[in-house]
Amino acid sequence: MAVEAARSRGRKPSRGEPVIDRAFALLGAFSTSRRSLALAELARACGQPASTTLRLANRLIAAGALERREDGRFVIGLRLWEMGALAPRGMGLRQVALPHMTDLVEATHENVLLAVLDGNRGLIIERLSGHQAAYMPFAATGDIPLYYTSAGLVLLAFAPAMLQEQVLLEPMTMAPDPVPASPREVRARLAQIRRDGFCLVKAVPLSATPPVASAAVPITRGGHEVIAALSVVMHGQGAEPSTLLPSLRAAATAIARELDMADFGRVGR
Amino acid sequence: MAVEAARSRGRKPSRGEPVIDRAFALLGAFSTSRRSLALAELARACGQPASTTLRLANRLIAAGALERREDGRFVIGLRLWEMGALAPRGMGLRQVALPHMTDLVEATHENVLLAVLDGNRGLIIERLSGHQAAYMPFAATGDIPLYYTSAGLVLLAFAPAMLQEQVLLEPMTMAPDPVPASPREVRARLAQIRRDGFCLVKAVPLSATPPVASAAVPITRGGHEVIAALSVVMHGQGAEPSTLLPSLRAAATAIARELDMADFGRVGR
DNA sequence: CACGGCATTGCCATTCAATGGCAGTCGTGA
DNA sequence: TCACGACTGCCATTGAATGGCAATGCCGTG
Repeated sequence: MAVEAARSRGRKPSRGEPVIDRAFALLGAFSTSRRSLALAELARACGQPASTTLRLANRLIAAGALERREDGRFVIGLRLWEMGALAPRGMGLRQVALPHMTDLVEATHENVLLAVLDGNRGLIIERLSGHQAAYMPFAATGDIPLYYTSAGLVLLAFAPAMLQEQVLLEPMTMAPDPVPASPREVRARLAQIRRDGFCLVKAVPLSATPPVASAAVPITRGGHEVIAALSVVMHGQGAEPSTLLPSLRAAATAIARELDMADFGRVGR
Repeated sequence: MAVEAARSRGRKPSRGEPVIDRAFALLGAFSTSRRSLALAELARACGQPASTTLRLANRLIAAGALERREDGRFVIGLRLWEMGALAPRGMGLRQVALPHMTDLVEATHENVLLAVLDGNRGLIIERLSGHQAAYMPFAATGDIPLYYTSAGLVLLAFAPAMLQEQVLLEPMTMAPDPVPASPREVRARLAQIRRDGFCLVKAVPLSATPPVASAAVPITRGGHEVIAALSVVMHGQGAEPSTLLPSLRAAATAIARELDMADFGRVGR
């Protein structure tokens, strides 16, 4: 009857999650593999009713954080990209590093990577590839595994000990193949990297792909704190990645110098 | 007295602005010239009390949209950069265009620009510069004026008529110098661009800088809709930008083809 | 054609999340 | 010394946000 309908109307107004968190949960539902989402998908991904989702999404559109394509699907908005471009550890770092990275590409015609650590994830900030570059399974602006890539290992080697342990405890998987390394081996490797100041890797990234070789060096701030890793990933057939070290190091120190001159990550105090 | 104090406590809870809007107002307070902000600056920029601002900022930090430097100043967070990198019209477009842009840089050793239209603003998505490249006053990921740059003019030429009129009504200023063009002249120019499919500019970008020359072509989707402009900005001393047109056009069509093949801006329906 | 899924709009009673002021502490730089 | 900024609590207040429901329309699919 009408009584019951009226009673069930407008109940359960909210259960606690702050609006900001909901909003960023919406934005976080997008990923490199899901760049566009329909309303229902968005609602399901966040476990929230469609009505709430639509209202929220429309507000995000008004803010420019989302856009709506002609077919009605949601995509991340240009305004959000613009804001994100102001992140010092993202575009700021990239801005400084880019010219040196293009130099490396011109010299090697291979893949050049710039990666940073965010929490317990390795994140590729920039990836340039020459024309005959080796195959690379990692997307630009995507994650990079910490325990079997040269850039990842460099980041891990100079990370807080707590983070190292945490990562080493996780099961190490390498795409379809298992990682041919034990925590003990990785630990030894990290120590070596801290001694040498670089990392060389020769490996088969995925089954059924040709072998690759790579070299990585850290980029420091203030001469000690490691804030990023610079890496070249090349064809592995009889290649000697150590030949890349001089130019890699030169690029890394040049980038570090420019960063220290800029406002980047000033310590203040 | 205590009575008055108790009375004045906890008044004026909120006056209407949705939380999302407040949050993005905070994020919007950052700019290329203000990449880091202290709490008080942030509060002033948004016209909101410090207590509210701090609470909101902390929630944004929890979401990864903001980060706090060691000196206490706020900066845009890496997570926001990551989300922004998923914007099809930002990083998505850039991803496809980048290899072709680096080719252009290698060939010309000059500045190569990729720009799109967002609302009534021209926005640089990517800017690469060769080593001896001409001086360019526009920042990567910054705005680009629509009425006196080759890329801007191309974007404007294929924009909705309403937007064109709106832009032409605004006072045209070119850094310190006035723009040597009337709305009438610009209008004629836009018509020419629509006919030719390209734009050539020879100009002095700023007083006391050497002259530059530039060429720009549109990048289309589905063969008709213009979604971006590709441009080369070179030294202007006796240079003939029209010589760049063949390679520019080749790059633009290659980019367009790849975009149409990808999910980019699918029209659905 | 009927059906199910999706998008959209509107309404509504219900709260709890968000608010802004204030007080007090601490550190710092002028 | 003083002024300013950052930070932490506390608190009464209230309106923004919520989730359900109903109704409509628009596809594709079976």
